[in-house]
Amino acid sequence: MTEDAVVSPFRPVRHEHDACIDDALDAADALCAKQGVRLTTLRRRVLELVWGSHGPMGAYDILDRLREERMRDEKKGAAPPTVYRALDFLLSNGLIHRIESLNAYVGCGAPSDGHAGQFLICGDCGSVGELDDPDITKMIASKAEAMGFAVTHQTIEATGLCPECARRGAKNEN
Amino acid sequence: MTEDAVVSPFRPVRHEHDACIDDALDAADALCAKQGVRLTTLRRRVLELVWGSHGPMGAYDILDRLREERMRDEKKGAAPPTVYRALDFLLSNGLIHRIESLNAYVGCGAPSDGHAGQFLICGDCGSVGELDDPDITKMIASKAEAMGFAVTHQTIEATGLCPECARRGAKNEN
DNA sequence: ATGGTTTTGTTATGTTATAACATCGCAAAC
DNA sequence: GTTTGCGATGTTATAACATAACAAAACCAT
Repeated sequence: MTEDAVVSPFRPVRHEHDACIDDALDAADALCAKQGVRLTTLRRRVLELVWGSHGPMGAYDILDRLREERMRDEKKGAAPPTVYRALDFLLSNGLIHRIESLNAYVGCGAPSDGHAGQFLICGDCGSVGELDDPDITKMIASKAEAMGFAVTHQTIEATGLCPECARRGAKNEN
Repeated sequence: MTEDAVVSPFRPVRHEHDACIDDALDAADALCAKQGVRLTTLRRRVLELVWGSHGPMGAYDILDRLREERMRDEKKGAAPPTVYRALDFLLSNGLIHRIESLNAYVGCGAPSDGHAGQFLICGDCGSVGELDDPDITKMIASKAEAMGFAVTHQTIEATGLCPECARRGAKNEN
């Protein structure tokens, strides 16, 4: 009821978003348990906020949300390090990705395998799809290797038009 | 004679750096003339500074250099917008690239064709190599297209170890 | 309960980037 | 040759993103 007027999407297939968040959080719980790290209340809440957003979420967006909540509970607000620490934790455990070209964060659709993400970012609606194609990863690694360069991490972000926005755009050109 | 104590490299092949800068500036002059845009003194100087650096250069690094120069000339300093505007011009004319994962800028080794760069960033020495491999570009575009996504710009940045640093690292492990 | 470790809070500050408006300088139109 | 228009630059202020450093609290292993 807060700000869902425009249903964004392009998370690959449309889905029940609430259920999707629950699944992601359950997966995160399990993964952290397995890794022996602590998905604390704060960290879990930040992860939930990131998943709950329709698009990539900036650190200060998250901060604002936390502040709102705490104010409602008559507690003191939060400060940037609180958010950045939670984000660092989630990043280093593969539960979220950082989108460099947006300075923003998205939930990782397939945690557990220690992959970097490959993102398709719609310039129109801001939604993000995750690709994670091993062919791309391999091709880049091997082309780099041919130059004597040993890749440890890849940042792959493509900007463009998502299917929905392309459709909408085409319609408006009659 | 200014600060070349450590010769960085991994710009693909080692080269006479000064001559390389001159070439880049000449190419930039020509390209701007052809495009009917103005490579003003300021813009040209910023481009020169970017090329003159051994690695990617941050906007505020450039700003500091400009300030030094102007102070030496007993003029007033410069402010951020001065640099960012020059960078915007150079970016939109394909004369430099922005490296998202570093918030920094490098000279474009092959302007004129309107490509995005593909970068190999050494985590050890900070040097950057440009790849620009059309196979990679095409593969990403086609994989995205298969999902109904129309790519307009790609950001491809790989972090790792450059040939020189790998050699040096191996040597230190005896 | 105690002591060590991890997490979170808190304050301050660093770094990167842009908005908004003023001024300058050149070149086309008169 | 002045006026006028426009692109470039100057200037001030502030927005947006991120981290350092130290204090307090929560956790949990013994």
